[in-house]
Amino acid sequence: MERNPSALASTVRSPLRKHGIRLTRQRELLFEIINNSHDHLNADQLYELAKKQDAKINRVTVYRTLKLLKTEGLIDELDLMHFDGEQHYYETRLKQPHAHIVCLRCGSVQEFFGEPLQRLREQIESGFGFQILVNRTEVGGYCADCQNTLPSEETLEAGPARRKVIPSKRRSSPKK
Amino acid sequence: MERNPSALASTVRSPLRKHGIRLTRQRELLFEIINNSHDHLNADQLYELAKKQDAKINRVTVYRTLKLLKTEGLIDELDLMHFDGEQHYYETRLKQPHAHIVCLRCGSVQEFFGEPLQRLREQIESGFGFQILVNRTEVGGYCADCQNTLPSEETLEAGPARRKVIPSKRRSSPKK
DNA sequence: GTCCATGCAAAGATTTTGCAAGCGT
DNA sequence: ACGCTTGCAAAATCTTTGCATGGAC
Repeated sequence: MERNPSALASTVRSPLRKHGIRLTRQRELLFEIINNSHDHLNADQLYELAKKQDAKINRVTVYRTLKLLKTEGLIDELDLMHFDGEQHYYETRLKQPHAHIVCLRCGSVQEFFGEPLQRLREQIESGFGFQILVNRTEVGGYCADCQNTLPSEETLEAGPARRKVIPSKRRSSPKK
Repeated sequence: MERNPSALASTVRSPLRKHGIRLTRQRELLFEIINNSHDHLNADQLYELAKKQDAKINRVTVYRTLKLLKTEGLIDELDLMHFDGEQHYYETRLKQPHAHIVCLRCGSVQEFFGEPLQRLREQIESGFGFQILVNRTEVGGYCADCQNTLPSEETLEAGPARRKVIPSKRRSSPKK
């Protein structure tokens, strides 16, 4: 994918400016990658992607920027039921709240948008006088495919711990 | 609080037996503590509480038991919006699903039981053909008290990052 | 008696911190 | 020019693993 510095960067700059975030090469790049990604990226994946465009970028900068964007409400942090370890995943903040549905067998993630999520929000705000800033709902279980594919005994006896062997999304290469 | 081996232990044994979990002193103790706790405990707090009744118990056993109970669906794992670090919190599995509402200022946690949660579940099951095993919804923001207490400028300008100074719930003493 | 669970030591994975140098405004 | 940001190295935090011993069934 090619980079168009002026066009892409500017779509990313205005939200950052609005939040009074000092613009740096690294922040623009990282926010742009998260915005354009169709997946939920973890810190390591983001770091690896960023390195392709800025070989000097440091992992620490990734963590600091993620924390900043999260604090400002520009991105959301997900755990995805810790299917693949303890790291977090990130996505741009969408206008509509949505739930993440994680298959504990194959690791697939689906998104659910729907009325119960708005109602949940309203009831919490009015019922508790609570001011909601972040909203995370995650559901774990077996997707339609994995239910059909697997023998019922295994489902019942082995329980959700057994993982399908799937290429790990965790920290890729050596620690360096 | 005093220990009544026969009464308390037996309320804890039958669920463990039902799940084919081999009964050990440590597992009974840990599950009992989680069941009787009115708070959401993290691994370290659980470990510290357990040590009071079994000075020899090992932290590793706590982690292994938590994983087991979680896999078996006897307890649920919470993140509580990572208000106080990256550790997890645990609670007995209740029959009714509920959301956890975390104040990002004072760290208080409230629980919401309500119809939108059941509807969410139903819609995900019917709409996706998904078999739900775990359900976690967490909401972060400012509780009624913290909204009232704080000057609006601080709320608006400082953003959600600023934490009230609250005794940490993280790993207590030295690593040993 | 067999197999699983525990304890201990060590390592692994992820994230944070201190500090000097660099960059944005 | 000032102050926030970055990079680097090191540390901190939380969790898992290997292996020998001990306990459950």
